[in-house]
Amino acid sequence: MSNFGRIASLRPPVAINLAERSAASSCGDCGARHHGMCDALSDEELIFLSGAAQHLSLPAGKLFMEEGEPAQYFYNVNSGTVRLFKALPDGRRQITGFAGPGHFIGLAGEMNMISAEAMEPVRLCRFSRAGLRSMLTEFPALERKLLDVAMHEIVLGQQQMLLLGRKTALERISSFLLSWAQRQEICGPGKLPRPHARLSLPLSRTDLADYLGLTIETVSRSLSHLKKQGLIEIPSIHEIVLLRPQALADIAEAAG
Amino acid sequence: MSNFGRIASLRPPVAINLAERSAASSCGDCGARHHGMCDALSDEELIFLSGAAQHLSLPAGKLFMEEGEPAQYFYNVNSGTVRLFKALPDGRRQITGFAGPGHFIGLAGEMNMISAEAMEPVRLCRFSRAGLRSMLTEFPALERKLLDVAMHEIVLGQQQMLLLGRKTALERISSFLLSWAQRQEICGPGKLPRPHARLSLPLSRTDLADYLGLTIETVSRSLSHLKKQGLIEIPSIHEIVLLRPQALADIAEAAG
DNA sequence: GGCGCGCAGTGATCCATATCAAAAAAAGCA
DNA sequence: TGCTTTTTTTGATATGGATCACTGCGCGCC
Repeated sequence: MSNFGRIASLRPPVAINLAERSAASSCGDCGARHHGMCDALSDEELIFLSGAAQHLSLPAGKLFMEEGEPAQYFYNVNSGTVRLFKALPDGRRQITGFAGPGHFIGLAGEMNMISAEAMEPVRLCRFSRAGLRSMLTEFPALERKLLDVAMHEIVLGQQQMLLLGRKTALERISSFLLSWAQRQEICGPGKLPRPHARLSLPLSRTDLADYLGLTIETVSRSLSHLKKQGLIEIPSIHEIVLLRPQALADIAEAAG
Repeated sequence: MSNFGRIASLRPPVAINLAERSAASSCGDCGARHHGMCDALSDEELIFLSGAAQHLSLPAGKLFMEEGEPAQYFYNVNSGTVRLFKALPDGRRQITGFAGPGHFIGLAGEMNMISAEAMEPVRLCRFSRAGLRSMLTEFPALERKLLDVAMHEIVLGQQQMLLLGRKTALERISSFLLSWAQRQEICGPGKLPRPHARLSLPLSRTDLADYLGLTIETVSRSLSHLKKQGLIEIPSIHEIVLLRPQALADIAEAAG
């Protein structure tokens, strides 16, 4: 077990995201089974790994990884949600994804290829990138898991490219609502949520706009439009009720 | 060496993409070193793997993988270029990437998450997806390699999301020309091509439009605009000379 | 309770890019 | 080679979503 064991003995053995271990679920986007990041490892392995990590708590809004800086660390989210984004010098911003409990951040590249910011209070484990390769060699199950989630992320990215490149504002919003329902595991793999499913939406309109490649005004108008059509209800700013998921799906996929 | 060895003995030992082995190069997008897919394996391993593959030759235009169908196979490109895309029922199409020699296609998901089509005559190796997991276990170096390229693909996807979600037509074209130059290894990692570098562009305007989330008319107009500004020359439909790469970079990143 | 401030919604206008139309250039093909 | 077909370029017009401007709401704070 080499160096990880040694480090672990010096630190409290808090497992990486151990809380997530039981939360196994099947993915609607590709039919594969995705689990909390570390369900692949034994308790013992998690404890060793955890020893190699620094445990951080960040306040909402904290930018902890910045595009273009040398990639010293990579991170595993324990709780809270992180916004991943790229920005242009003039301030335009594209959110490329959201990382929740169990997600890894900052694995690719010698430089950070993306910025990461806490959207709410976040706890995470920070690892030295220098140790990544030996970690993977030490724990083949972790490598397999990373490959699985990386491939899943590629699939999500492809879906987002279709959305950003070819869908209308209304289609983007509809697609987003349905994919967010899946993310929240409100509905099973590839299935629609049941009518009247309630979605919690802890994003500001600005985040939503920057994720969907729209302006906040267009996001607001599109949501109002769906409401007027009776497809959704908006009981509060951070809650949306999907009255007619099938109708949303028809819009999202330009069917009907 | 289990089953792959047995299969190999029944077939001519043509290595997967062996030609690519010497073509190692460093990547401008993230500073990491990416090699031809199989440089991680020994000749012997390649021969075994190759034995598990069916070797196919496809004509230009051949659609060999279709979104939504059960994922029976995955592929490794030997020569030629493949277009990867998603389409909406009404015909709108988003090309999410291009796969050249050494690239793997169809690794993710129980269903094909994307369609793949030969852009020119293509030779590829086809593997059964059922054997993927044992292949990875058998050849850990392959797994590491796949993880590397998957992470690289994620980085490219994030760049494309920024382009599709937030960049103007002119910025998209400029970004594309520069990234295509890197892809063709006309310039080093993260560097600009030298002034007057000649780019070969084996894409139709339609492919370009569907990759950049624009219409063919806008693509054509943007290229004409760059030509009028003296930043590029267009000696033929499939060739572009980058007269002033720095100026293109300024447009691409909304600097200057 | 009232005040201030940031966020969200809505209306009016504008503009970048799509759409429609046609000419020009290139690619097949007999 | 000349004819046909397809692709690209260019022009004219339309439009979806951006931008600008303002109103309204929720919430913390005094």
